[in-house]
Amino acid sequence: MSFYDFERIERKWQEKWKTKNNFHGEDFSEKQKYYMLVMFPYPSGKLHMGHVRNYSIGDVIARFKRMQGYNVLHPIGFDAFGLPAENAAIKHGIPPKEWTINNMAEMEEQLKRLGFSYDWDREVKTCMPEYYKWTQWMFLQMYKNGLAYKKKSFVNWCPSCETVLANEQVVNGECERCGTKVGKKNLEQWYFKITDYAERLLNDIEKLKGWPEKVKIMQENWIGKSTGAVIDFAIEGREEKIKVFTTRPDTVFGVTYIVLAPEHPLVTQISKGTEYEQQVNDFVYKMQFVNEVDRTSADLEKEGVFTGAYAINPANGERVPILTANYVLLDYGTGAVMAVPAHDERDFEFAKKYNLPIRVVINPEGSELDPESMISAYTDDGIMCNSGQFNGMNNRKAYNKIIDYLKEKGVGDYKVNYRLRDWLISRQRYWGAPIPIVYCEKCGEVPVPEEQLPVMLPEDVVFTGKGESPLTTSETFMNTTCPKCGAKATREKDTMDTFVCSSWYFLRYTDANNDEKPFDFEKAKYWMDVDQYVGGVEHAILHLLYSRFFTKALYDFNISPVDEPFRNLLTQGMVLKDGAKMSKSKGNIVSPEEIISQYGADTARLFIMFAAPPERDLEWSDQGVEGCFRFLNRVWRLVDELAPKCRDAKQIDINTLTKDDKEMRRILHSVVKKVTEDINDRFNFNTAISATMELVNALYQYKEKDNAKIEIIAEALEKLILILAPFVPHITEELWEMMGKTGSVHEQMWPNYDIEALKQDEIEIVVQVNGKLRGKVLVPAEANQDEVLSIVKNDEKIKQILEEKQIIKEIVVPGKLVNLVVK
RNA sequence: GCGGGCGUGGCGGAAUUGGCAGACGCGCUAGACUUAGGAUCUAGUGCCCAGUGCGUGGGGGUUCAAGUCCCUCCGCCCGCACCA
Repeated sequence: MSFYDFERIERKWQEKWKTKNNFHGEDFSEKQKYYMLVMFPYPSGKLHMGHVRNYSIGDVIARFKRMQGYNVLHPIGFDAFGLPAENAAIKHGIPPKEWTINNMAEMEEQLKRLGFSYDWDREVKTCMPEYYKWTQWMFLQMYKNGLAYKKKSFVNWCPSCETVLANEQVVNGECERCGTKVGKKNLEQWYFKITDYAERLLNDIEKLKGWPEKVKIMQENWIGKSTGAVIDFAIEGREEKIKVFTTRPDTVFGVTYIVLAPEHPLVTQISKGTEYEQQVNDFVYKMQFVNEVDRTSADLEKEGVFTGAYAINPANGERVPILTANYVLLDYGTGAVMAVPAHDERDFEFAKKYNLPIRVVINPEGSELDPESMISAYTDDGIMCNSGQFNGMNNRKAYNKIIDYLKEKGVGDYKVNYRLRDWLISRQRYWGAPIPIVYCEKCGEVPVPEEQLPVMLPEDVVFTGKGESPLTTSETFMNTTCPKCGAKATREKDTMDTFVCSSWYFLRYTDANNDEKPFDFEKAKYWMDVDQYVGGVEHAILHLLYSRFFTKALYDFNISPVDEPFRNLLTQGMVLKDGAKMSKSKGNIVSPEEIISQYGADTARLFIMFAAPPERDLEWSDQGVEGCFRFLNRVWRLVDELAPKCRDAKQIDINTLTKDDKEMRRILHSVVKKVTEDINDRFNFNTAISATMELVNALYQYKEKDNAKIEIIAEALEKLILILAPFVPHITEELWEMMGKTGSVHEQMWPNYDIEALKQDEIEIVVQVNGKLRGKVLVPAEANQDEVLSIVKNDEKIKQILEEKQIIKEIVVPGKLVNLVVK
């Protein structure tokens, strides 16, 4: 008798896997490819349970597909640039590179101890020059194709850290690092023109059949397409016009005022010299200090002031006042709104507050609205009025006619607007890929030629956490010569957003060690697209949308062979403890290392796959882990006891099987069937594991029977080990060896099930009377409906129930149920 | 406010196409083995007033049959939120 020494076993097999590298994805193999991708981690120092869950799911799928005969690509790497490394430098004086490299080494160690079957030869680390050289190359392709540009704009600014922040680093209007309220600053920054792809990114969501509905809807909302018109309003006494975007051009005759965003450049111009100049300036000044969260919140009290200027409504020539108000945003549409209080809730609320006129231009069919008594805007359809030649028309019909009319007059046009903004990729940070641009005294902005890449990150920088990008402290970096003319030049001081690095890493995996190109087109063509992507839902917008954009852009440049990167997406749920997300502040963290040392990686993996289906949140349970450990011990003892006898088991002779033998085989083969389907069709790993537990329970029963046959046991143990292999890769290798088998269990074919073995001689039929369960009968498997009914009616118990009752209806569900409706 | 998801024993969860509600695991109860057990094995375990009873958040409906379909209400979670 031996005991389940998980520590020895896991070490032993991890050693063997390391030397053999049997998890290699083979380029251009004849076998069908399967690209199994998990979201690569940020090297924060240690893996957390969320990682373990993510990667366990990925590994089970990868191992399962391998056993099914696929040529599997299952890579891993690190999203290694980012702010925490710089914080460590500021706080502890450790260079970001050193900090990151140490963390990556530690996390690699952890990944290996969990037994994940990665193709380590393809490991990618985005902070290494071998990688970021190509990130810079990507930037140049974007630049060459007009998709990278510089513009001055209002960006998030943390006054305490003195740096620009990405939207994702602004949490509830506060800087995630220091908690300071984030303001706005007008800065010149680099952008990628993702808005050029808005329509395709939206339309192609349709292609993403294997994505969760939720993620698709989130992307749709993020892109935020709306159709309508732009209409030009002339300003009285000025040359400039105010362009407004509206989704309701049909209400243009109802405009009673115009509103500009406080940041709109025209605001100060048109109020200049009027008696309202001071109040406008005060208002604009005040608005600068309202953070974006409050500013865009629907509960914000609407405020505004008159600018002193008037606009002319091009539809009816009417003179309407121009106001500026906090409810209009500069960066949506044109930053100006035509206000129709009668038919827009926000305009209505504002007009009521400031006593602005309300004019009805659409009446509900069969009634007339009275502006005086209205308590809310009328936003539904109806019949046009007060609208000149459009009166009497249905507003839907008038919609296009009005745009056509304005277009003819040269004061309007059809317009599609998106909420999606261009992607700000500049970061005033050190630990990122430098933007490969040089500023020459003579030539101006010059891209670094491809053959001069990478633009290396310098190491002689000073980290203060204050001021500009730390890169400016490196003179060797900043001072350079112009690649065009050789004159004195300085380098771009900003680095790229780390989301740029992660927007193409899945392509790099297909050819990770290429030092001539980011990746070979043919290799990418062989492997792409990703068959299954697994990761947290927190990336639903940013990473997944950026990656889709990158893939489409690269496709257009003939660099990527596909225009959508991820065929199927699985968003795994969070790992919770005591009903809450694990966090330091709550003190409810369970560390993977603790679990591995106490129970082993196999138990950790098994529990995490068993406790909940993958998309759902998972409640951590120490007792649940204990239960999985017990199960593995149960399997161990079973094989330990029986494997020696199985070695000389003979072939199963179908003709000599007893009822018990047949039942054992029926359970075995139905479990193999269920596990196969649960993994393959539904990713229901939890039910796959519970079926395997049932098989083990059945084997414990069967082996105690006097007439138990060792060949039946041998067949069952062999298949049991095989179906467990993707979940618990170490113990199954050991058990496979104990069974006297040669070769790795992970190189075996996934077991088949025998349809013959699933067949039963007798089937249990549920008997209902008036829909209520009243008994069960055994019927021969081949019995027809009449035979089943007669067996049912002759059953003693049923007979009693049916006494003095009249059967009105008989329902027979073959192989399952009989329902007798009686009176 | 809008959009999405969820609600099943003491707990995590199962029920795939409308067909035995509660698989499997945890916990609990009893027994066996034992110097001992927090190891292992065996049996039991939705609820109750214990029967032709009740039961999948509440109420209503469709159906021979509803956790599953329809209507309605309630609660929780997530995303978006003055987007003109």
